[in-house]
Amino acid sequence: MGEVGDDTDYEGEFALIMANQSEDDYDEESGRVRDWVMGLPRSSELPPLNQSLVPPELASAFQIPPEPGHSAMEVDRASHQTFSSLRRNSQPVSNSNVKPFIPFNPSSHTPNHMASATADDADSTAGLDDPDQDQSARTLRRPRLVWTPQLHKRFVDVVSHLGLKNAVPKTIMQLMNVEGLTRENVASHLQKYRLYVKRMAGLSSEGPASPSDNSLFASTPVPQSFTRDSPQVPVPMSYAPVPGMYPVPVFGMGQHHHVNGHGHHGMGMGMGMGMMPITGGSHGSGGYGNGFGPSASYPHHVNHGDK
DNA sequence: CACAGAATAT
DNA sequence: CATATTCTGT
Repeated sequence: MGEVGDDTDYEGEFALIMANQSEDDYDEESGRVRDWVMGLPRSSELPPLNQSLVPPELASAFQIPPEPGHSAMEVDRASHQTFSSLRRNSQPVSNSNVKPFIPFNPSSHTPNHMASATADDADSTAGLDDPDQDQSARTLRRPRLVWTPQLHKRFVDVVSHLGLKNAVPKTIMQLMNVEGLTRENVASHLQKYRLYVKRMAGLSSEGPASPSDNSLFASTPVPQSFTRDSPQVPVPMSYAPVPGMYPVPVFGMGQHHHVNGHGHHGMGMGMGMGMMPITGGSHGSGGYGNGFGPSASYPHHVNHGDK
């Protein structure tokens, strides 16, 4: 809940949604970010950063105050600061502009709906313990990251930019510049991605007529260079920072699978709610309906954290 | 020790 | 199945 200090949307770029609780993570790194920033790309990749996309309804639901417009720079700085400071709730960033925002919804567990007043639970956490007291420190788990097509796209772009050889989690993570993305998230995805690439390498002709290839990977072309080696030179690439998205009320998804039915087109609610960003226009293919499978249900996303 | 990568676990 | 977490080796 909290604030959305910088939730500008990026043409609907990444939305990582995490379904669960947020967690602290100690990923702090800074370093060559500067370099990339300097060599910023043309405007091709830089969408308007200042629109607030939280629909009024959601905003009110989340108690998100109306957002002032931000400039790209502000947004950039804001996201960095926000997350940096977020880690340890102590120091506010010097800049008062940014407010710490908590990445996800509070509702983490909400395990028992009903009362289930089984005798036992009464004492443990019942009414005495303040849930929102401490404890937020380190025992919270990060919500599962959802690799939306947009995110994956960025991932692939970065990976192809570095040679396969240089494409290691940490670097990828840094270049992707998605707040909240952790090295682990990337490592895991990379593992799968490599597998996919490998698998595909064997199948040259297209052939996979399988309509079922909904896989996220299927939607994003694998750079040929992958099969062979691709020694990319140190060409710095830089991606615009990804603003944190807000926590969209994801319903049932998240931990428990069973999002919607299988074969049915499920997006009914799943994503609807979100706010898929608007913005029109820019990405021809960006969105959900496109790259993925027909009935893929898409979660949204959001994340937080910092590099 | 931090990291990458494979192996497991959820 | 998609991600996360754990385990190994460097």
